[in-house]
Amino acid sequence: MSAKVRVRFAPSPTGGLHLGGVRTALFNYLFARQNGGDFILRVEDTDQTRFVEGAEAYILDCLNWCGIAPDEGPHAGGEYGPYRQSERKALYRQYAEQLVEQGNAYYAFDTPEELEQKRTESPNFQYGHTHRNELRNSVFLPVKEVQELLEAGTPHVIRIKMPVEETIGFTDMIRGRVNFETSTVDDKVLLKADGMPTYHLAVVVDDYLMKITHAFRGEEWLPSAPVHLLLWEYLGWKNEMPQWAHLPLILKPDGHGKLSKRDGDRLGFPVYAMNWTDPKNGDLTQGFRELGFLPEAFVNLLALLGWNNGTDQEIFTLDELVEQFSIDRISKAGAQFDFEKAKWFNHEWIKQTSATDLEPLVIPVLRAHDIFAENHSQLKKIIDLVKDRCTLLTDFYEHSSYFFQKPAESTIDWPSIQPKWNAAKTDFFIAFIQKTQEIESWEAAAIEATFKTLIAEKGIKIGEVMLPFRIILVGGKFGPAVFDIAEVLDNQEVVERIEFALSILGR
RNA sequence: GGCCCGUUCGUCUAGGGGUUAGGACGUUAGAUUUUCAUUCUAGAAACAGGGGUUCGAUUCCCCUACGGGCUACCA
Repeated sequence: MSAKVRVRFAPSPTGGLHLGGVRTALFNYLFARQNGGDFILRVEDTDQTRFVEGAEAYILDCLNWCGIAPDEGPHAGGEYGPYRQSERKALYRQYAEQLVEQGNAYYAFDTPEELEQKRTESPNFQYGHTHRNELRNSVFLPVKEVQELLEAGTPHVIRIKMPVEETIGFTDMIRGRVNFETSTVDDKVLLKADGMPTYHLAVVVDDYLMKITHAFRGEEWLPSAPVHLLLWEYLGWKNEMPQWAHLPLILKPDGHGKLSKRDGDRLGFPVYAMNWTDPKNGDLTQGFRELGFLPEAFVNLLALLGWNNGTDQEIFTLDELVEQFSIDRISKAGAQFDFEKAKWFNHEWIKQTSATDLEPLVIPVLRAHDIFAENHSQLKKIIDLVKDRCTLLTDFYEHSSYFFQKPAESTIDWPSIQPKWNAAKTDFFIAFIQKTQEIESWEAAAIEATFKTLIAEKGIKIGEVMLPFRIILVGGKFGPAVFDIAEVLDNQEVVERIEFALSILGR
Protein backbone atom coordinates (compact mmCIF):
# COMPACT_ATOMS: atom_id res chain seq x y z
CA MET A 1 0.00 0.00 0.00
CA SER A 2 2.82 2.37 0.76
CA ALA A 3 4.62 1.84 -2.53
CA LYS A 4 7.47 4.15 -3.37
CA VAL A 5 6.23 7.37 -4.93
CA ARG A 6 6.82 7.41 -8.67
CA VAL A 7 5.68 10.24 -10.91
CA ARG A 8 6.23 10.99 -14.57
CA PHE A 9 6.40 13.95 -16.88
CA ALA A 10 5.16 12.77 -20.25
CA PRO A 11 5.56 15.37 -22.98
CA SER A 12 5.17 14.92 -26.71
CA PRO A 13 8.27 15.87 -28.66
CA THR A 14 6.40 18.14 -31.04
CA GLY A 15 8.16 21.45 -30.52
CA GLY A 16 9.25 23.92 -27.89
CA LEU A 17 8.50 23.28 -24.23
CA HIS A 18 5.70 25.49 -23.09
CA LEU A 19 5.28 27.24 -19.73
CA GLY A 20 2.48 24.90 -18.76
CA GLY A 21 4.61 21.90 -19.59
CA VAL A 22 7.45 23.09 -17.42
CA ARG A 23 5.05 23.73 -14.58
CA THR A 24 3.67 20.21 -14.85
CA ALA A 25 7.22 18.88 -14.81
CA LEU A 26 8.01 21.08 -11.83
CA PHE A 27 5.06 19.88 -9.78
CA ASN A 28 6.03 16.30 -10.57
CA TYR A 29 9.58 17.00 -9.49
CA LEU A 30 8.55 18.74 -6.27
CA PHE A 31 6.21 15.95 -5.31
CA ALA A 32 8.80 13.26 -6.06
CA ARG A 33 11.55 15.01 -4.10
CA GLN A 34 9.31 15.77 -1.20
CA ASN A 35 8.33 12.14 -0.87
CA GLY A 36 11.68 10.61 -1.64
CA GLY A 37 10.26 9.23 -4.86
CA ASP A 38 11.31 8.84 -8.47
CA PHE A 39 10.74 11.37 -11.21
CA ILE A 40 10.48 9.82 -14.63
CA LEU A 41 10.59 11.34 -18.09
CA ARG A 42 8.50 9.44 -20.60
CA VAL A 43 8.46 10.57 -24.19
CA GLU A 44 5.02 10.26 -25.73
CA ASP A 45 5.95 10.08 -29.39
CA THR A 46 3.15 7.89 -30.67
CA ASP A 47 2.11 10.35 -33.33
CA GLN A 48 4.63 9.93 -36.09
CA THR A 49 3.13 12.75 -38.09
CA ARG A 50 3.82 15.28 -35.39
CA PHE A 51 7.26 14.10 -34.37
CA VAL A 52 9.84 16.88 -34.48
CA GLU A 53 13.54 16.23 -34.66
CA GLY A 54 15.48 17.58 -31.70
CA ALA A 55 12.45 18.23 -29.52
CA GLU A 56 13.29 15.50 -27.04
CA ALA A 57 16.83 16.73 -26.45
CA TYR A 58 15.44 20.24 -26.14
CA ILE A 59 12.93 19.19 -23.48
CA LEU A 60 15.69 17.61 -21.47
CA ASP A 61 17.83 20.72 -21.82
CA CYS A 62 14.97 22.80 -20.46
CA LEU A 63 14.50 20.54 -17.46
CA ASN A 64 18.22 20.60 -16.77
CA TRP A 65 18.31 24.36 -17.02
CA CYS A 66 15.46 24.58 -14.50
CA GLY A 67 17.31 22.22 -12.20
CA ILE A 68 14.59 19.60 -12.28
CA ALA A 69 16.25 16.78 -14.17
CA PRO A 70 14.38 13.47 -14.14
CA ASP A 71 15.86 10.38 -12.49
CA GLU A 72 14.74 7.98 -15.18
CA GLY A 73 14.14 8.48 -18.85
CA PRO A 74 15.57 7.90 -22.30
CA HIS A 75 18.63 9.90 -21.27
CA ALA A 76 19.27 8.20 -17.95
CA GLY A 77 17.88 4.72 -18.37
CA GLY A 78 16.15 2.88 -15.56
CA GLU A 79 14.51 -0.43 -14.83
CA TYR A 80 11.26 0.43 -16.52
CA GLY A 81 12.44 1.34 -20.01
CA PRO A 82 12.32 1.92 -22.78
CA TYR A 83 11.04 5.38 -22.01
CA ARG A 84 10.02 6.36 -25.51
CA GLN A 85 6.60 5.06 -26.42
CA SER A 86 7.65 4.56 -30.03
CA GLU A 87 10.16 2.02 -28.75
CA ARG A 88 7.45 0.31 -26.73
CA LYS A 89 5.15 -0.08 -29.72
CA ALA A 90 5.14 -3.89 -29.62
CA LEU A 91 3.92 -3.85 -26.05
CA TYR A 92 0.56 -2.25 -26.55
CA ARG A 93 -1.17 -4.48 -29.08
CA GLN A 94 -1.56 -7.42 -26.69
CA TYR A 95 -3.50 -5.27 -24.23
CA ALA A 96 -5.77 -3.96 -26.94
CA GLU A 97 -6.36 -7.52 -28.18
CA GLN A 98 -7.07 -8.63 -24.64
CA LEU A 99 -9.77 -6.00 -24.40
CA VAL A 100 -11.27 -7.18 -27.68
CA GLU A 101 -11.38 -10.75 -26.39
CA GLN A 102 -13.03 -9.58 -23.21
CA GLY A 103 -15.62 -7.70 -25.21
CA ASN A 104 -14.49 -4.31 -23.92
CA ALA A 105 -13.11 -3.24 -27.26
CA TYR A 106 -13.63 -3.99 -30.94
CA TYR A 107 -12.07 -3.76 -34.37
CA ALA A 108 -13.22 -0.89 -36.56
CA PHE A 109 -12.54 -0.79 -40.28
CA ASP A 110 -13.97 2.60 -41.10
CA THR A 111 -11.54 4.79 -42.99
CA PRO A 112 -10.78 8.31 -41.80
CA GLU A 113 -12.54 9.58 -44.92
CA GLU A 114 -15.70 7.65 -44.09
CA LEU A 115 -15.75 9.09 -40.62
CA GLU A 116 -15.08 12.55 -41.88
CA GLN A 117 -18.09 12.10 -44.12
CA LYS A 118 -20.24 11.08 -41.16
CA ARG A 119 -19.17 14.08 -39.20
CA THR A 120 -20.05 16.51 -41.94
CA GLU A 121 -23.43 14.82 -42.41
CA SER A 122 -24.33 15.13 -38.74
CA PRO A 123 -22.30 17.64 -36.76
CA ASN A 124 -22.92 15.88 -33.48
CA PHE A 125 -21.77 12.51 -34.75
CA GLN A 126 -20.07 10.39 -32.13
CA TYR A 127 -18.56 6.97 -32.64
CA GLY A 128 -20.44 5.44 -29.71
CA HIS A 129 -23.37 3.31 -28.72
CA THR A 130 -25.77 5.34 -30.85
CA HIS A 131 -23.91 4.77 -34.09
CA ARG A 132 -21.61 1.82 -33.71
CA ASN A 133 -24.27 -0.58 -34.90
CA GLU A 134 -24.31 1.00 -38.32
CA LEU A 135 -20.58 1.23 -38.94
CA ARG A 136 -17.97 -1.18 -40.22
CA ASN A 137 -16.75 -2.82 -37.06
CA SER A 138 -16.66 -6.14 -35.24
CA VAL A 139 -19.66 -5.24 -33.13
CA PHE A 140 -21.94 -4.85 -36.12
CA LEU A 141 -20.37 -6.96 -38.88
CA PRO A 142 -20.83 -10.76 -38.97
CA VAL A 143 -17.99 -12.69 -37.38
CA LYS A 144 -17.05 -14.28 -40.67
CA GLU A 145 -16.72 -10.95 -42.44
CA VAL A 146 -14.61 -9.54 -39.66
CA GLN A 147 -12.34 -12.53 -39.93
CA GLU A 148 -11.99 -12.08 -43.65
CA LEU A 149 -11.21 -8.42 -43.31
CA LEU A 150 -8.61 -9.18 -40.67
CA GLU A 151 -7.04 -11.93 -42.74
CA ALA A 152 -6.95 -9.70 -45.77
CA GLY A 153 -4.92 -7.26 -43.74
CA THR A 154 -7.55 -4.55 -43.97
CA PRO A 155 -6.39 -1.46 -42.08
CA HIS A 156 -8.26 -1.14 -38.83
CA VAL A 157 -8.19 0.41 -35.40
CA ILE A 158 -9.23 -0.94 -32.06
CA ARG A 159 -11.80 1.10 -30.19
CA ILE A 160 -12.93 0.88 -26.60
CA LYS A 161 -16.57 -0.11 -26.24
CA MET A 162 -18.00 2.40 -23.85
CA PRO A 163 -20.75 0.94 -21.70
CA VAL A 164 -24.21 2.44 -21.79
CA GLU A 165 -25.74 4.10 -18.76
CA GLU A 166 -23.00 3.70 -16.28
CA THR A 167 -21.72 6.36 -13.94
CA ILE A 168 -18.03 6.26 -13.45
CA GLY A 169 -15.93 8.56 -11.36
CA PHE A 170 -12.79 9.11 -9.37
CA THR A 171 -11.45 11.41 -6.71
CA ASP A 172 -9.11 14.01 -8.08
CA MET A 173 -6.48 15.22 -5.63
CA ILE A 174 -7.27 18.82 -6.54
CA ARG A 175 -10.95 18.75 -7.48
CA GLY A 176 -12.42 16.05 -5.36
CA ARG A 177 -15.02 13.68 -6.75
CA VAL A 178 -15.64 13.88 -10.49
CA ASN A 179 -18.29 11.75 -12.18
CA PHE A 180 -19.13 10.98 -15.79
CA GLU A 181 -21.91 9.23 -17.68
CA THR A 182 -20.25 6.62 -19.87
CA SER A 183 -22.88 6.99 -22.59
CA THR A 184 -21.79 10.54 -23.29
CA VAL A 185 -18.24 9.52 -24.07
CA ASP A 186 -17.44 8.15 -27.51
CA ASP A 187 -15.61 4.94 -28.34
CA LYS A 188 -12.08 6.28 -28.36
CA VAL A 189 -9.48 4.69 -30.59
CA LEU A 190 -7.02 2.70 -28.51
CA LEU A 191 -4.78 1.29 -31.20
CA LYS A 192 -4.27 3.14 -34.45
CA ALA A 193 -4.11 1.59 -37.90
CA ASP A 194 -0.33 1.96 -37.89
CA GLY A 195 -0.14 -0.21 -34.79
CA MET A 196 0.73 2.66 -32.49
CA PRO A 197 -1.36 3.18 -29.39
CA THR A 198 -3.21 6.41 -28.86
CA TYR A 199 -2.51 8.42 -25.76
CA HIS A 200 -5.41 6.73 -23.99
CA LEU A 201 -4.03 3.22 -24.20
CA ALA A 202 -0.40 4.18 -23.85
CA VAL A 203 -0.85 6.29 -20.74
CA VAL A 204 -2.68 3.54 -18.91
CA VAL A 205 -0.36 0.71 -19.96
CA ASP A 206 2.77 2.70 -19.25
CA ASP A 207 1.62 4.18 -15.96
CA TYR A 208 0.85 0.62 -14.89
CA LEU A 209 4.08 -0.91 -16.18
CA MET A 210 6.17 1.92 -14.80
CA LYS A 211 4.43 1.68 -11.43
CA ILE A 212 3.34 5.31 -11.41
CA THR A 213 1.68 6.23 -8.13
CA HIS A 214 0.62 9.83 -8.74
CA ALA A 215 -0.22 11.38 -12.07
CA PHE A 216 -0.15 15.14 -12.66
CA ARG A 217 -1.50 16.44 -15.94
CA GLY A 218 -3.29 19.46 -17.32
CA GLU A 219 -6.98 19.99 -16.81
CA GLU A 220 -7.55 19.49 -20.54
CA TRP A 221 -7.29 15.75 -19.83
CA LEU A 222 -10.19 15.64 -17.42
CA PRO A 223 -12.80 14.81 -20.07
CA SER A 224 -10.91 11.71 -21.14
CA ALA A 225 -10.53 10.42 -17.60
CA PRO A 226 -13.52 8.05 -17.91
CA VAL A 227 -11.78 6.24 -20.77
CA HIS A 228 -8.68 5.79 -18.66
CA LEU A 229 -10.71 4.75 -15.65
CA LEU A 230 -12.42 2.04 -17.64
CA LEU A 231 -9.13 0.85 -19.10
CA TRP A 232 -7.61 0.45 -15.64
CA GLU A 233 -10.65 -1.53 -14.66
CA TYR A 234 -10.90 -3.72 -17.80
CA LEU A 235 -7.22 -4.53 -17.75
CA GLY A 236 -7.61 -5.68 -14.18
CA TRP A 237 -5.30 -3.12 -12.67
CA LYS A 238 -7.83 -1.03 -10.81
CA ASN A 239 -6.05 -1.36 -7.49
CA GLU A 240 -2.81 -0.05 -8.93
CA MET A 241 -4.31 3.01 -10.53
CA PRO A 242 -2.36 6.15 -9.67
CA GLN A 243 -3.97 9.05 -7.90
CA TRP A 244 -4.67 11.84 -10.32
CA ALA A 245 -4.29 15.57 -10.07
CA HIS A 246 -5.58 17.69 -12.94
CA LEU A 247 -3.72 20.98 -12.84
CA PRO A 248 -5.45 24.27 -13.65
CA LEU A 249 -4.62 25.69 -17.05
CA ILE A 250 -2.37 28.65 -17.73
CA LEU A 251 -4.43 31.18 -19.64
CA LYS A 252 -3.77 34.01 -22.06
CA PRO A 253 -2.99 37.36 -20.38
CA ASP A 254 -5.73 39.07 -22.33
CA GLY A 255 -9.14 37.66 -23.03
CA HIS A 256 -9.31 34.00 -22.24
CA GLY A 257 -8.25 30.60 -23.41
CA LYS A 258 -5.20 28.44 -23.04
CA LEU A 259 -1.90 30.24 -23.38
CA SER A 260 -0.23 29.39 -26.66
CA LYS A 261 3.01 30.18 -28.41
CA ARG A 262 1.10 32.56 -30.66
CA ASP A 263 0.07 34.67 -27.68
CA GLY A 264 3.70 35.21 -26.83
CA ASP A 265 4.50 36.27 -30.37
CA ARG A 266 1.48 38.53 -30.42
CA LEU A 267 1.98 40.15 -27.03
CA GLY A 268 5.75 40.17 -26.99
CA PHE A 269 6.85 37.74 -24.32
CA PRO A 270 8.26 34.22 -24.35
CA VAL A 271 6.17 31.13 -23.84
CA TYR A 272 8.92 28.56 -24.21
CA ALA A 273 11.53 27.94 -21.53
CA MET A 274 14.46 28.30 -23.91
CA ASN A 275 15.05 29.36 -27.49
CA TRP A 276 13.49 26.95 -29.93
CA THR A 277 14.29 26.74 -33.60
CA ASP A 278 11.75 24.97 -35.72
CA PRO A 279 13.76 22.49 -37.80
CA LYS A 280 11.23 22.65 -40.63
CA ASN A 281 11.39 26.33 -41.41
CA GLY A 282 14.21 27.59 -39.23
CA ASP A 283 11.92 29.94 -37.30
CA LEU A 284 13.34 30.96 -33.96
CA THR A 285 11.09 31.41 -30.95
CA GLN A 286 12.69 33.22 -28.06
CA GLY A 287 12.74 31.53 -24.66
CA PHE A 288 12.82 32.80 -21.10
CA ARG A 289 16.44 31.83 -20.71
CA GLU A 290 17.68 33.83 -23.67
CA LEU A 291 15.50 36.79 -22.78
CA GLY A 292 17.46 37.00 -19.55
CA PHE A 293 15.59 35.01 -16.91
CA LEU A 294 17.37 33.22 -14.13
CA PRO A 295 16.27 29.59 -13.85
CA GLU A 296 15.54 30.16 -10.15
CA ALA A 297 13.16 32.98 -11.03
CA PHE A 298 11.52 31.01 -13.80
CA VAL A 299 10.86 28.06 -11.53
CA ASN A 300 9.68 30.39 -8.78
CA LEU A 301 7.14 32.21 -10.92
CA LEU A 302 5.85 28.97 -12.39
CA ALA A 303 5.34 27.44 -8.96
CA LEU A 304 3.28 30.45 -7.89
CA LEU A 305 1.04 30.15 -10.92
CA GLY A 306 -1.62 28.04 -9.27
CA TRP A 307 0.05 27.32 -5.96
CA ASN A 308 0.97 29.23 -2.80
CA ASN A 309 1.95 28.28 0.71
CA GLY A 310 -0.79 30.25 2.43
CA THR A 311 1.48 33.05 3.65
CA ASP A 312 2.63 36.26 2.00
CA GLN A 313 5.89 34.67 0.91
CA GLU A 314 6.40 34.84 -2.83
CA ILE A 315 10.11 34.23 -3.31
CA PHE A 316 11.00 30.57 -2.97
CA THR A 317 14.11 28.59 -3.72
CA LEU A 318 13.72 25.17 -5.29
CA ASP A 319 14.58 23.59 -1.94
CA GLU A 320 11.91 25.61 -0.19
CA LEU A 321 9.40 24.57 -2.82
CA VAL A 322 10.32 20.92 -2.35
CA GLU A 323 9.79 21.32 1.34
CA GLN A 324 6.55 23.28 1.26
CA PHE A 325 4.77 22.06 -1.85
CA SER A 326 1.40 20.51 -1.21
CA ILE A 327 -1.28 19.35 -3.59
CA ASP A 328 -4.13 20.64 -1.46
CA ARG A 329 -2.87 24.17 -1.91
CA ILE A 330 -3.07 24.03 -5.69
CA SER A 331 -5.87 26.23 -6.97
CA LYS A 332 -8.71 24.89 -9.06
CA ALA A 333 -9.19 27.81 -11.41
CA GLY A 334 -6.99 28.61 -14.39
CA ALA A 335 -4.47 31.43 -14.05
CA GLN A 336 -3.88 34.16 -16.58
CA PHE A 337 -0.20 34.60 -17.25
CA ASP A 338 1.12 38.05 -16.35
CA PHE A 339 4.47 38.87 -17.89
CA GLU A 340 4.91 41.97 -15.70
CA LYS A 341 4.75 39.84 -12.61
CA ALA A 342 7.11 37.33 -14.21
CA LYS A 343 9.65 40.11 -14.69
CA TRP A 344 9.20 41.18 -11.10
CA PHE A 345 10.19 37.69 -9.94
CA ASN A 346 13.30 37.87 -12.07
CA HIS A 347 14.20 41.30 -10.75
CA GLU A 348 13.88 40.06 -7.19
CA TRP A 349 16.11 37.11 -7.97
CA ILE A 350 18.76 39.23 -9.65
CA LYS A 351 18.80 41.54 -6.64
CA GLN A 352 19.28 38.72 -4.20
CA THR A 353 21.85 36.79 -6.23
CA SER A 354 25.50 37.52 -5.46
CA ALA A 355 27.81 39.14 -7.98
CA THR A 356 29.90 35.98 -7.93
CA ASP A 357 26.93 33.87 -9.01
CA LEU A 358 25.76 36.45 -11.50
CA GLU A 359 29.13 36.96 -13.15
CA PRO A 360 29.18 33.85 -15.36
CA LEU A 361 25.72 34.79 -16.63
CA VAL A 362 26.58 38.43 -17.26
CA ILE A 363 29.79 37.71 -19.18
CA PRO A 364 27.97 36.22 -22.19
CA VAL A 365 25.47 39.09 -22.19
CA LEU A 366 28.31 41.57 -22.52
CA ARG A 367 30.17 39.41 -24.99
CA ALA A 368 27.13 39.47 -27.25
CA HIS A 369 27.86 43.19 -27.57
CA ASP A 370 31.59 42.70 -28.07
CA ILE A 371 32.45 43.66 -24.54
CA PHE A 372 35.05 41.36 -23.07
CA ALA A 373 35.27 41.98 -19.36
CA GLU A 374 38.47 40.35 -18.28
CA ASN A 375 38.98 42.02 -14.93
CA HIS A 376 36.89 39.85 -12.61
CA SER A 377 37.08 41.99 -9.51
CA GLN A 378 36.09 45.03 -11.54
CA LEU A 379 33.23 43.16 -13.19
CA LYS A 380 31.90 42.02 -9.84
CA LYS A 381 31.99 45.57 -8.53
CA ILE A 382 30.06 46.68 -11.58
CA ILE A 383 27.50 43.93 -11.12
CA ASP A 384 26.96 44.94 -7.51
CA LEU A 385 26.60 48.54 -8.57
CA VAL A 386 23.97 47.96 -11.26
CA LYS A 387 22.13 44.74 -10.45
CA ASP A 388 19.34 46.55 -8.59
CA ARG A 389 18.37 48.24 -11.84
CA CYS A 390 18.39 45.08 -13.97
CA THR A 391 15.11 43.27 -14.44
CA LEU A 392 16.53 40.88 -17.00
CA LEU A 393 20.04 39.53 -17.30
CA THR A 394 20.22 41.16 -20.71
CA ASP A 395 19.70 44.56 -19.03
CA PHE A 396 23.25 44.32 -17.71
CA TYR A 397 24.45 45.47 -21.10
CA GLU A 398 22.69 48.82 -21.17
CA HIS A 399 23.29 49.41 -17.49
CA SER A 400 27.00 48.75 -17.58
CA SER A 401 28.25 49.33 -21.10
CA TYR A 402 29.58 52.78 -20.22
CA PHE A 403 32.04 51.19 -17.82
CA PHE A 404 33.70 49.49 -20.74
CA GLN A 405 33.12 51.89 -23.59
CA LYS A 406 33.62 55.64 -23.59
CA PRO A 407 30.32 57.37 -24.30
CA ALA A 408 30.25 58.33 -27.97
CA GLU A 409 30.16 62.04 -28.70
CA SER A 410 26.87 61.69 -30.52
CA THR A 411 25.17 59.97 -27.56
CA ILE A 412 26.31 62.30 -24.79
CA ASP A 413 23.56 64.46 -23.37
CA TRP A 414 25.17 67.79 -24.23
CA PRO A 415 21.96 69.84 -23.99
CA SER A 416 21.90 69.16 -20.26
CA ILE A 417 25.28 70.75 -19.66
CA GLN A 418 26.23 72.98 -22.55
CA PRO A 419 23.78 75.88 -22.02
CA LYS A 420 25.07 76.48 -18.49
CA TRP A 421 28.69 75.78 -19.21
CA ASN A 422 31.22 78.52 -18.41
CA ALA A 423 34.89 79.21 -17.91
CA ALA A 424 34.64 78.55 -14.18
CA LYS A 425 33.53 75.01 -14.83
CA THR A 426 36.27 74.42 -17.34
CA ASP A 427 38.68 75.73 -14.79
CA PHE A 428 37.25 73.46 -12.11
CA PHE A 429 37.58 70.28 -14.14
CA ILE A 430 41.10 71.13 -15.26
CA ALA A 431 42.02 71.57 -11.62
CA PHE A 432 40.22 68.36 -10.72
CA ILE A 433 42.30 66.43 -13.22
CA GLN A 434 45.38 67.72 -11.46
CA LYS A 435 44.03 66.81 -8.05
CA THR A 436 43.20 63.24 -9.06
CA GLN A 437 46.88 62.60 -9.57
CA GLU A 438 47.38 63.20 -5.86
CA ILE A 439 44.78 60.70 -4.70
CA GLU A 440 46.68 57.85 -3.10
CA SER A 441 43.99 55.26 -2.86
CA TRP A 442 41.55 55.46 -5.77
CA GLU A 443 38.32 54.87 -3.93
CA ALA A 444 34.93 56.51 -4.09
CA ALA A 445 35.23 58.20 -0.71
CA ALA A 446 38.63 59.69 -1.50
CA ILE A 447 37.52 60.88 -4.93
CA GLU A 448 34.46 62.48 -3.41
CA ALA A 449 36.49 64.20 -0.72
CA THR A 450 38.91 65.57 -3.29
CA PHE A 451 36.06 66.72 -5.49
CA LYS A 452 34.33 68.50 -2.64
CA THR A 453 37.43 70.10 -1.30
CA LEU A 454 38.12 71.56 -4.71
CA ILE A 455 34.57 72.85 -4.94
CA ALA A 456 35.08 74.70 -1.70
CA GLU A 457 38.36 76.13 -2.89
CA LYS A 458 36.90 77.32 -6.15
CA GLY A 459 33.83 78.70 -4.48
CA ILE A 460 31.33 77.05 -6.80
CA LYS A 461 28.15 75.24 -5.96
CA ILE A 462 28.23 71.48 -5.95
CA GLY A 463 24.99 71.31 -7.89
CA GLU A 464 26.62 73.04 -10.81
CA VAL A 465 29.26 70.41 -11.39
CA MET A 466 27.75 67.13 -10.15
CA LEU A 467 25.47 66.62 -13.11
CA PRO A 468 28.12 67.64 -15.67
CA PHE A 469 30.55 65.24 -14.00
CA ARG A 470 28.07 62.40 -14.32
CA ILE A 471 27.26 63.15 -17.91
CA ILE A 472 30.94 63.43 -18.77
CA LEU A 473 31.57 60.00 -17.29
CA VAL A 474 28.51 58.04 -18.42
CA GLY A 475 26.96 60.14 -21.16
CA GLY A 476 23.60 60.84 -19.57
CA LYS A 477 21.44 61.32 -16.52
CA PHE A 478 21.48 57.78 -15.25
CA GLY A 479 23.54 55.25 -13.37
CA PRO A 480 24.59 54.63 -9.78
CA ALA A 481 26.42 57.06 -7.50
CA VAL A 482 28.87 59.04 -9.60
CA PHE A 483 31.89 58.57 -7.33
CA ASP A 484 31.33 54.81 -7.33
CA ILE A 485 31.42 54.94 -11.09
CA ALA A 486 34.60 56.98 -10.99
CA GLU A 487 36.20 54.43 -8.70
CA VAL A 488 35.44 51.53 -11.02
CA LEU A 489 36.48 53.48 -14.11
CA ASP A 490 39.89 54.14 -12.61
CA ASN A 491 41.92 57.29 -12.51
CA GLN A 492 43.21 57.39 -16.05
CA GLU A 493 39.87 56.66 -17.66
CA VAL A 494 38.19 59.41 -15.63
CA VAL A 495 40.82 61.88 -16.74
CA GLU A 496 40.46 60.86 -20.36
CA ARG A 497 36.71 61.27 -20.31
CA ILE A 498 36.96 64.71 -18.71
CA GLU A 499 39.59 65.82 -21.20
CA PHE A 500 37.47 64.63 -24.06
CA ALA A 501 34.44 66.53 -22.77
CA LEU A 502 36.47 69.67 -22.23
CA SER A 503 37.74 69.49 -25.77
CA ILE A 504 34.18 69.69 -26.99
CA LEU A 505 32.81 72.12 -24.42
CA GLY A 506 35.75 74.43 -24.75
CA ARG A 507 35.19 75.02 -28.44
C1' G B 1 -25.01 21.47 -29.32
C1' G B 2 -23.32 17.65 -25.52
C1' C B 3 -20.15 16.46 -21.36
C1' C B 4 -16.74 18.18 -17.63
C1' C B 5 -14.19 21.97 -14.73
C1' G B 6 -14.22 26.74 -12.75
C1' U B 7 -15.83 32.09 -10.76
C1' U B 8 -12.57 37.22 -4.32
C1' C B 9 -9.40 44.09 -6.65
C1' G B 10 -7.26 44.96 -14.00
C1' U B 11 -3.86 40.31 -12.91
C1' C B 12 -1.86 36.31 -9.35
C1' U B 13 -4.03 35.14 -4.83
C1' A B 14 -5.10 34.77 1.11
C1' G B 15 -9.30 34.14 3.90
C1' G B 16 -13.66 32.06 5.67
C1' G B 17 -20.80 31.71 8.76
C1' G B 18 -20.18 37.72 12.33
C1' U B 19 -13.15 40.57 9.23
C1' U B 20 -11.95 47.92 8.47
C1' A B 21 -12.16 41.10 3.14
C1' G B 22 -5.26 40.63 3.76
C1' G B 23 -0.78 40.35 0.46
C1' A B 24 1.79 40.76 -4.33
C1' C B 25 2.17 42.66 -9.59
C1' G B 26 0.52 46.76 -12.15
C1' U B 27 -1.39 51.78 -11.34
C1' U B 28 -1.73 56.87 -8.74
C1' A B 29 0.49 60.40 -5.25
C1' G B 30 4.42 61.78 -2.07
C1' A B 31 9.54 60.99 0.18
C1' U B 32 14.65 59.58 -0.57
C1' U B 33 18.34 59.31 -4.38
C1' U B 34 22.23 66.97 -5.99
C1' U B 35 20.94 61.85 -12.16
C1' C B 36 17.94 57.68 -13.53
C1' A B 37 16.48 53.14 -11.58
C1' U B 38 16.07 50.87 -6.93
C1' U B 39 13.92 51.73 -2.12
C1' C B 40 10.24 53.71 1.32
C1' U B 41 5.28 55.71 2.59
C1' A B 42 0.35 56.48 1.30
C1' G B 43 -4.06 55.87 -2.06
C1' A B 44 -7.62 53.87 -5.56
C1' A B 45 -9.17 48.93 -6.63
C1' A B 46 -12.75 42.66 -5.51
C1' C B 47 -16.40 38.46 -2.88
C1' A B 48 -20.80 37.42 -10.84
C1' G B 49 -26.47 37.45 -10.07
C1' G B 50 -30.87 35.20 -7.87
C1' G B 51 -32.94 31.95 -4.50
C1' G B 52 -32.52 29.09 -0.14
C1' U B 53 -30.23 27.26 5.00
C1' U B 54 -29.19 30.57 9.21
C1' C B 55 -30.08 35.28 14.27
C1' G B 56 -26.36 36.34 10.49
C1' A B 57 -23.79 34.68 4.38
C1' U B 58 -18.65 36.60 0.41
C1' U B 59 -18.03 31.78 3.02
C1' C B 60 -22.72 26.02 2.99
C1' C B 61 -26.70 24.23 -0.83
C1' C B 62 -29.47 25.00 -5.51
C1' C B 63 -30.33 27.63 -9.99
C1' U B 64 -28.81 31.17 -13.60
C1' A B 65 -25.06 33.87 -15.96
C1' C B 66 -20.28 34.10 -17.46
C1' G B 67 -15.42 31.93 -18.43
C1' G B 68 -12.58 27.71 -19.74
C1' G B 69 -11.57 22.66 -21.39
C1' C B 70 -12.89 18.41 -24.26
C1' U B 71 -15.86 16.59 -28.12
C1' A B 72 -9.32 13.47 -33.99
C1' C B 73 -6.55 6.90 -36.11
C1' C B 74 -3.14 14.86 -31.59
C1' A B 75 -1.21 14.71 -27.29
